[in-house]
Amino acid sequence: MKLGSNFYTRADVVLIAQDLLGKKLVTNFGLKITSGIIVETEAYAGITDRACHAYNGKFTQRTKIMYQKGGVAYVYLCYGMHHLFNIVTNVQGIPHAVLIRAVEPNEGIEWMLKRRNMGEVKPNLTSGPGSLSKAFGISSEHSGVDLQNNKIWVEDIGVNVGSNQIIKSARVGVAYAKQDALLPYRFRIKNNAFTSKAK
DNA sequence: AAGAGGATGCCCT
DNA sequence: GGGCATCCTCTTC
Repeated sequence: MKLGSNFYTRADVVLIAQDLLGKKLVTNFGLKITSGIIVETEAYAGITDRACHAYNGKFTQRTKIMYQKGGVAYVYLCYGMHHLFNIVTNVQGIPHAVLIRAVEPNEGIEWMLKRRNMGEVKPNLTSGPGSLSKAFGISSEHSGVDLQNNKIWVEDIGVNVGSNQIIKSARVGVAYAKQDALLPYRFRIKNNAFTSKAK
């Protein structure tokens, strides 16, 4: 069943990032349904987190989405070509978000292969935030989309990933965040082939 | 108004 | 394993 608003509005983004492991991400664009199991996430903890786009209360055209009530998509363009998909958490006014870094493909693999220009399923089909967004058809135009609607949502499929099954490590590509770059806010399911390889 | 750089991934060795 | 693609966003002049 679809995760409700109260899943996302909880205060602990680090906990939510781990809770999202084993859940099913679904997109439905033009009747092209694609879904996959979330296997890797990163937490971005608001105005005190130097790696977070909303660090120090930064509020711009782009980051204003992060201040919305938890349960909407925050998608932005990175390096001019990659659309990175995040889920906003916490109550309105507190800019927390979880970056979805990798999923294990489930339904609609044909659409994923087509969108990615690939002929067969390989781990990198949906590993890495840019790759999975492309495979699922998510782009920056979806920033602000409510996950209670029928375009993008997350389902609980009854899988509970135990703490001993989760690898915790530092986030990727945030060296500029100084001391916060070392926070163990990256979460991966142990021994899963579809987690991203970067660093 | 313009410039720098970025929660990356590909393609080539 | 390293360089480069590619363009939007934000900062600063």
